[in-house]
Amino acid sequence: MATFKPKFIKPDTDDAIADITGVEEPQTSTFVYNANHNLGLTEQRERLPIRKYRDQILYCLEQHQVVILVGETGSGKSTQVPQYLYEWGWHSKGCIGITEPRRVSTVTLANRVAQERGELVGDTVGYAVRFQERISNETKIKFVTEGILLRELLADPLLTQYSVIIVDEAHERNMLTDLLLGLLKKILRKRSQLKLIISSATIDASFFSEFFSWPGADKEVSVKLSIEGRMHAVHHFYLNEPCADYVKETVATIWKLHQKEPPGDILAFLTGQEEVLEALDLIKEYIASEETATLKALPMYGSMSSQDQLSVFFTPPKGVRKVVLATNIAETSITIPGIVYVIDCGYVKVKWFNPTTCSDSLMVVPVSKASAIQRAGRAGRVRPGKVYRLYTKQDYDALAPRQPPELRRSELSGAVLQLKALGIGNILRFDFPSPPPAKNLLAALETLYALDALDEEGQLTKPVGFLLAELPFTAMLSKMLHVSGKLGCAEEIITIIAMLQVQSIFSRPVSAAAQQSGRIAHRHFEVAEGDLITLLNVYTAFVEEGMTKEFCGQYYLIYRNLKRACELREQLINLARKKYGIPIFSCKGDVELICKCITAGFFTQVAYLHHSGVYRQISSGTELAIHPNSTLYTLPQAQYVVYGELLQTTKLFMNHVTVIKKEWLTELAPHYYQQTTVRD
DNA sequence: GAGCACTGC
Repeated sequence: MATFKPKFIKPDTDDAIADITGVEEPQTSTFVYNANHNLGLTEQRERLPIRKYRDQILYCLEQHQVVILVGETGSGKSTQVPQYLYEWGWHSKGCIGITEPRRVSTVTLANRVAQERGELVGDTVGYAVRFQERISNETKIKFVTEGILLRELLADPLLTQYSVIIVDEAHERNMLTDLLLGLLKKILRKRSQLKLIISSATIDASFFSEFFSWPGADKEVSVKLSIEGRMHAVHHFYLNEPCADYVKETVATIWKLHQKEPPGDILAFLTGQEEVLEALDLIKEYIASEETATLKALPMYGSMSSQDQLSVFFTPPKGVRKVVLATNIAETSITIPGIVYVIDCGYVKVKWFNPTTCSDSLMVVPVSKASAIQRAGRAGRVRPGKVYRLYTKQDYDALAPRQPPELRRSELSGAVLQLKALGIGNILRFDFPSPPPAKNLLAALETLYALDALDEEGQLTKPVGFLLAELPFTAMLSKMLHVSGKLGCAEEIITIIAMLQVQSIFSRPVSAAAQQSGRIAHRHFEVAEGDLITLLNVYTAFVEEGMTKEFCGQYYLIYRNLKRACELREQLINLARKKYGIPIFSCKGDVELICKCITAGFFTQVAYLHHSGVYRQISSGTELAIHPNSTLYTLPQAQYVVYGELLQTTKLFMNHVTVIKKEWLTELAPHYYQQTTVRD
């Protein structure tokens, strides 16, 4: 083994020795570090970093309509600020609402705050997320997901039941965050007594304060407060020269680090499953060269089975260092305990909507500074840590502050429907925090017009437009459901929709042999009609076999995702029947009828088989290919297919493909197909 | 014969 050369330089001048002194035994707890764990809850609250800002926050909120709160992780802002407001009496004028981007954090925070107040959740402190609600007449502090608040807007456009809204984690800039912020700005101007607190990371604070200032408003409509967090220091290392292959560099860095650094687990960020497995193979070669294994390498990516994912949470035996090779899943979604060293390859895979082809591109791009900081932070959770960035300091300085917000790079028909339902007539003039490209908005308007959700004037149609705006999935799937109610197969269509909402139900095992067995097992469900009917088959088999984990193991299916699809399906059946009066019937195996419904939703996304042997988009003539993940990839080519999504990678790939008959198009979408000529 | 990060109603 070559000797370790200091390839990394530190931006700060501290001697490297300083990092090694004071190293404690590795922490093995899976909980977030809490220095005050043996104090009572009240004393704990008093000791939180945010406590000394309490009066200032309350004062600012008295003086201004919008307050921007900048606080690091662990500052206690999500749990404390709602209580400060309550204790100061803000609840007497209406609810204190807190929005969260994810369901889990919504429920967890509500429970935590209720506990701190010595109450049960559902009394003063409540929450509402999809599928679960703990709200009573006494509820004054209400934690909700962003999606729930947007739904509440439909019934109460001025949010009159609230006196204060706190938008937590606003810096994430999800599609729903941006929609909510745009709408809240409108509401604030109409309801001067409503207050807004935006809780954000440092990087976006000035952006938000500019967005929430308008002519004629109090000049200091927004106020920034910065609250430090409770993270340990993380030392940063950079490459002197850019590297050619970050997968190899990651593995080499892991190995050097393992030889030279004191105990502590390693987390390496790569962009995709393929890279993770490649790096895993490479590091295993290094490990095999040792007599006794002192390094244990584990992969972590989204489509692994739950059981395989669990293994990254185990504490390695004494004398063994754990290294986790992960995708972005470890950046925010999953916290792996014991991590002291982070390796950041500097890249990330992002989806980007292309309005010309209505496809998503999946591209590997440099991470943003915000992501790089977030990744580095994963090293400082248990004790002071180190991050090795596989790029130069100059490259780091040149990184974009953040990834463009989701709303600027996504398909927008859902967002447009939502805004139309709230009475926003001219979508192009809506005050988005970051306006999306006009082309994207126009593509959404065209899609909605084709689906008969909007009329020539761009008004929501009755009943289709209003129904599509209310249903909680994409416009095309909602249209599919609407038609299935009329054709008598809503039960099957709801199953398919539920299966499409969850993450992949087909697991991708780690080893090559298991991957092969998985593929063979999946064939069990495959049918010539295509992917959506295949999904229906998986669901039916899962239910018939008693919905067991064993069944999923045997057929390489992901239990947690299938289980969630079942939950969703139950909810959708109830929703469709009770709220929207859609008759729920089963077509009892009439597959053609189901395929017709699918066509009724996806008729704008059709490809025909050109005589040259490749598929072409019916609307534009663009060449398309069947995605290798599709059931139809290995089957003889059908003349006409509809697809659920287009993905641009090495080619323009169709996914979620269904075989259809040409005459269904004119039968189900005559308004769209009368002028379109099909060239063979 | 290609490859898919993550959420939400």
